[in-house]
Amino acid sequence: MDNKNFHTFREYMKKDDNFLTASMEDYLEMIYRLSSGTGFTRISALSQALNVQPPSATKMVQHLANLQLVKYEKYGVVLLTEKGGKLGLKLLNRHMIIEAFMKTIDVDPEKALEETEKIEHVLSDETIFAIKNYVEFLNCNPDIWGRYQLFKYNKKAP
Amino acid sequence: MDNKNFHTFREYMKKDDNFLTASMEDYLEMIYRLSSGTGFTRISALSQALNVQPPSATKMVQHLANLQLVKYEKYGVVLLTEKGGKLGLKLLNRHMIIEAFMKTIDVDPEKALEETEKIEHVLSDETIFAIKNYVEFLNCNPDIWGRYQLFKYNKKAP
DNA sequence: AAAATTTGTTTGTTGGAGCTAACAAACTTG
DNA sequence: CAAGTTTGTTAGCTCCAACAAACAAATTTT
Repeated sequence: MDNKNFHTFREYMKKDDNFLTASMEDYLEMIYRLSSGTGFTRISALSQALNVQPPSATKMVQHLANLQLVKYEKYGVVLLTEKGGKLGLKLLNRHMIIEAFMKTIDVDPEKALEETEKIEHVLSDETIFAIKNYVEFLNCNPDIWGRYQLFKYNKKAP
Repeated sequence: MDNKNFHTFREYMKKDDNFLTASMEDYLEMIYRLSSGTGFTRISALSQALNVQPPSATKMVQHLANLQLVKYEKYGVVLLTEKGGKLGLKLLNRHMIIEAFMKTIDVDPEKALEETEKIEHVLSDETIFAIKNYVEFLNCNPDIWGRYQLFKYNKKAP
């Protein structure tokens, strides 16, 4: 048979080959968003923004603190370390690249956020880069978008 | 503040709003692949194909049997039910759409399988459909691919 | 048919990330 | 400052999907 090297999704997503788990990325990205301006955030804001209960946020923030990605002490304020900040920015950029991509292929804007939030955690840096390139290409060549619209129109009403 | 409705990846992937978990999809898709030809497969083949240990396959197959997606009894052969077969086919199609897409944006073929296996579980039907359309569009308009190659070439050596 | 091997199952454990309930610290306000 | 409210923490539970160890069934070999 087709002897490719298949694995389950679970295996691909294990932290030991990813450094950050998907959840850790979610929290870090959100901490980054919330910190813009004030320079910090708190458990309450974070848990609300991510729609999780406060204990979940506490736990994760403690964990990120162990990894030196944020500075945090009990009942205090959450703030990004140098390293955490860099990572957060990278995650946010990644998010924006994918969101832009969703637009170019005309995914319903209502659904685009959710799709982005899911996809951003699974793609490798190289694939993100490929997508980024492709989006840039389309932006530089607006005629293609028009052609795509026409293509879709003709499919519906041939 | 930016009051969008963010959630963690974990929440999005919960089975109650997805019917099948990512792992269930992995197993079902693979059962479908392995069944083509013979019409059935077994625990051993399945666990090898997915690189998991036999107990993991046994458990999942029992689970899929409870959901009436496969027929299975102890020490026997795994075969898809009507419903399971339809789903399996759908999953395989989805896989192929995404793999084709990876090619169009020039992801390293070495990495394309892995990327596909991750991404296939997270996208909604609508997004898959959007991607499918887009890939078709590109196939009908081969000049665009050429332009993209040129674009990339110019970026590297401006 | 008895022994050996292969194949599959059961049971119990692990780890991540959510949750609730109960508690503690920190603010607010009369 | 004492009472009450808000905010955060701890402890302990749940679920999924992997694992290993131990056991059972089935098949093959002698």
